[in-house]
Amino acid sequence: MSPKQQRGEATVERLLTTALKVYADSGQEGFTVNAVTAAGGVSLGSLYHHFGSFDGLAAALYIRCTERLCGEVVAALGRTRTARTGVRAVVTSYLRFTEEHPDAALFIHASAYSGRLVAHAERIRAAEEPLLSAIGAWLRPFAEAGEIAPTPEPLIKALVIGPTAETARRWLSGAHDVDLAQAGRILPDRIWRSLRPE
Amino acid sequence: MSPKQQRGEATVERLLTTALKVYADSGQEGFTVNAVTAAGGVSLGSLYHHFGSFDGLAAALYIRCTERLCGEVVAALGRTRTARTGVRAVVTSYLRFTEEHPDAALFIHASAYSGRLVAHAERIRAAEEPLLSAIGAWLRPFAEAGEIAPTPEPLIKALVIGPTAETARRWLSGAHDVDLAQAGRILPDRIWRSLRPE
DNA sequence: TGTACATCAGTGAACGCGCGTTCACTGATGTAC
DNA sequence: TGTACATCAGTGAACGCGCGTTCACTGATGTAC
Repeated sequence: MSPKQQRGEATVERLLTTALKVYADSGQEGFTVNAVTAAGGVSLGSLYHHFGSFDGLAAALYIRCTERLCGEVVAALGRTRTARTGVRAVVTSYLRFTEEHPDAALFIHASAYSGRLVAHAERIRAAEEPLLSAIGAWLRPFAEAGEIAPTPEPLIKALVIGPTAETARRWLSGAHDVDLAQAGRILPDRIWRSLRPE
Repeated sequence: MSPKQQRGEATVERLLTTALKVYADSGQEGFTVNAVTAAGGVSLGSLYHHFGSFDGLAAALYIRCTERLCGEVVAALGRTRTARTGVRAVVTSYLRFTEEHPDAALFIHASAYSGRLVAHAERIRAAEEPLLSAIGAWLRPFAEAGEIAPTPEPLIKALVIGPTAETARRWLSGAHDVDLAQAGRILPDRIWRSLRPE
């Protein structure tokens, strides 16, 4: 699957980069094999040689974007020691990633219901799982120690990621009534209030 | 645009209902003109007579679903008198709608980045605007009276809708680790803690 | 009440287009002796 | 160090399919006199 020559790696890299750019520029309906190969100056056969199908390329791109986002969040989490600062780290690193890599963030959000990734669902889950469970594992001790009010884990995640992702989505849609830096200052404290015991 | 004969209305209704069912059954990639007309027992020409294009049908369906969801939320909000119970009303009515009309809820979430609605963005904004601003207008007096901690309006919305929509999405994706009734009991209070003054 | 007529609603064969995909091929790279 | 060979990488014309859309037409409905 992965290339065995240097120029192969370069082509894979170029295809992924170009694909993200094409998506950012033209949206879902302009995101086609021909558009990507033309924009990247790569032949159709080359794309199929490396990714097997166009959906295969989309899946690889989604996995790469998700690993980068989750990687930054997990890394930021690793630098903290308390539940409160951990929540702040998740929120601010998520918003910072959105601001620094809006194309990748947009592609992640948009892929949720695109139907392109259905055939590769298993590979995708396998790539997401370690990162998501790392966040879960980080939180658990604090929940058990009573530093977070007893709450089912999916709802904890919803309370933390929900407002963060909602803000990111709104900013990505081009709304000018939201400022990610300001959100990064205000949201963590508010979210923390919703988690801590009374 | 809207039908001038009874049977016309019936056909429009049947097309919208069938389209939602086709989407729920086959997802984005199975959502095509031919699939919808075949499933509804309606001719292609008839669809074009009423909606002008397939994207026109998608836009009409999106508007209908959104009006129903927002309508229920606004109605629930109208039955409350305090900021705290208002938040509870928004969260529980949103989750109840999701549980009672999962197809409609899914279509709303999935349409965000589908690209089908781009051409009808203006019509859609016009349909959404009164409902969204009704929620904003309801909240404002409480924010001004200091019953909600001073917060930019988009962030208030993110704090309320974020965890709610995140939970709904997770449930719609078929995850079995989340229970909407339980979420409806736990989330409103937690969200309220994130909004009220210290 | 009956008839003529305009409009609305519905039909379905046919069309063109662009999508994803294939494949026979050439060229580049790395390795073995 | 040179040469032969296997494998990897890249090419692009060609293909079939199904998509959204059109259009000339028939039938149903409602209205005017």
